Amino acid sequence: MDIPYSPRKNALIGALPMEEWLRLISHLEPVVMQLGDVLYEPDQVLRYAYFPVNSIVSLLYVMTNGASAEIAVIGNEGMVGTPIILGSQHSSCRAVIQSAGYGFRIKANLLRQEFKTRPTIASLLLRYTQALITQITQTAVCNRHCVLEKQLCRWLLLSLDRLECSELIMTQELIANMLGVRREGVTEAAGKLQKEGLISYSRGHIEILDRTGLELKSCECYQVVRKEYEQLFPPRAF
Amino acid sequence: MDIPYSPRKNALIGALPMEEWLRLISHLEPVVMQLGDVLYEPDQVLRYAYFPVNSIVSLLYVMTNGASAEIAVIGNEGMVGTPIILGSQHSSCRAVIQSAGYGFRIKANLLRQEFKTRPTIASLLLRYTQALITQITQTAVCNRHCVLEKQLCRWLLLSLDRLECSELIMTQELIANMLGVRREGVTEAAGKLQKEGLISYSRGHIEILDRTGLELKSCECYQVVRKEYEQLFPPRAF
DNA sequence: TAGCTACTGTGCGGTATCCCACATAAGGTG
DNA sequence: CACCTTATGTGGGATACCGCACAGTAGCTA
Repeated sequence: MDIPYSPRKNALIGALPMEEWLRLISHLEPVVMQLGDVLYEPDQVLRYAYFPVNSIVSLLYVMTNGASAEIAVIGNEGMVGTPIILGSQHSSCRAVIQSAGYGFRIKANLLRQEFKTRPTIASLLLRYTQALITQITQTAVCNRHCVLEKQLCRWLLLSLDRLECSELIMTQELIANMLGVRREGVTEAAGKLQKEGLISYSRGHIEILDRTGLELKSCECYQVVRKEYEQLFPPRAF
Repeated sequence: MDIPYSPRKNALIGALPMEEWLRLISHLEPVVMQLGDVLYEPDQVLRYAYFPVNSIVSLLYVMTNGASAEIAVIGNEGMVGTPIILGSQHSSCRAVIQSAGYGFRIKANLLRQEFKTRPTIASLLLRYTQALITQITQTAVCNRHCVLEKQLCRWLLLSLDRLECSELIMTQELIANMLGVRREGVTEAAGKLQKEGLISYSRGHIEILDRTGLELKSCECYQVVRKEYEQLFPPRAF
């Protein structure tokens, strides 16, 4: 199968020096990522790591009573499957496609092999892991202290950063699942944002109209995460 | 300075094969860890990694408005300073001594060196990092969905697991800072637990009377974290 | 075009937590 | 022992979010 994107559109893969990239390319397999597809279930052995190029993956923790909360969101800046390089067989989260698109995957044992033998790759993936930890940390803080409306702004911005366009295909119900709140709460918060002209939505389509306005309305948690990812790929190299 | 504990009382160091341990020992420097001491401030270069033996360190995120939330707690099962091995110069959290005691530290660049050249050490520290990620993840989930009383149980249990005794030196005010809630909320929740005979406290001393009862009252988040750390050190080896 | 389904809007009572203002008490210090 | 600081207890009003019930509506499908 061919997909109309190069793996190098994923920032991690794109950040590799030519030599490493040429090694890796034969291991990468294109995948279509469809809305709602589940890449990982908790306690299931991880067979692949995924590199989204224009899709978004959510790490979603589901409690025994069914309540859920998004822990992190991963797009073309990252990789799904950090437990593989950290030496774990499984993820404690479900990994689910939040926005459809394309990506590439690599077999877990091949990735492990590359990680062990290629310091450049290892170093890059570890720095990415640190950025992911920062995102999870910020999720914890935000869950504790930020009101829903601000959290929604943060969530929209994080998602937007991982897409090319300004439209999200996403119902309020699904956003509520991600944020771990009621659907009605999202309706109310989104209604406010719409009244203020920041977004416009209808039946599963959300259009961001005023990105700067959203950033102003968002809690500080968004900027913290964003900065961490920015310094992941320093302007100097490659 | 001598301290009355061996570094091997720290589970990570204790899990090293003899050869690695002998290499590492000369790099380890004993430290007294006093209540309230700050090991790291955000955005400050990390000079050391710390291995507590009978002390507890909290990773505390502080927002610009002063609100705070504990992200993870680290005791003799772990290491403070994972960003060092992940290739970051700083931590986004403050690391503060939550319970006084002893520990050992190693210079950041020496740790980096060991991490790069000794696969056994690298593998162990990476597995630990995964367990820490699980703890942070669970903090995020718990902050979202669990009521204060259950969170308090979880917090007490996590702290207790990292100490030898059943007494915590800790005011309700400090616990409130950790959990990111009001002091009065902690007073109320702790009062309930005391009425039920699970704990007994007075002016900064908390005694756990019924550990099993606390586990039953706690949310599932505690068990998830605990299991992750248990499987970090598989019974087979050493 | 009719009908159905999925998505969104709204209202109401309940609860956990917050914010603020004190009251009480324990234990160290002079 | 008296005092003072620090820790804990309590109450009242405000707020954010929940849970539930149901109404309205957009867009697909037959």
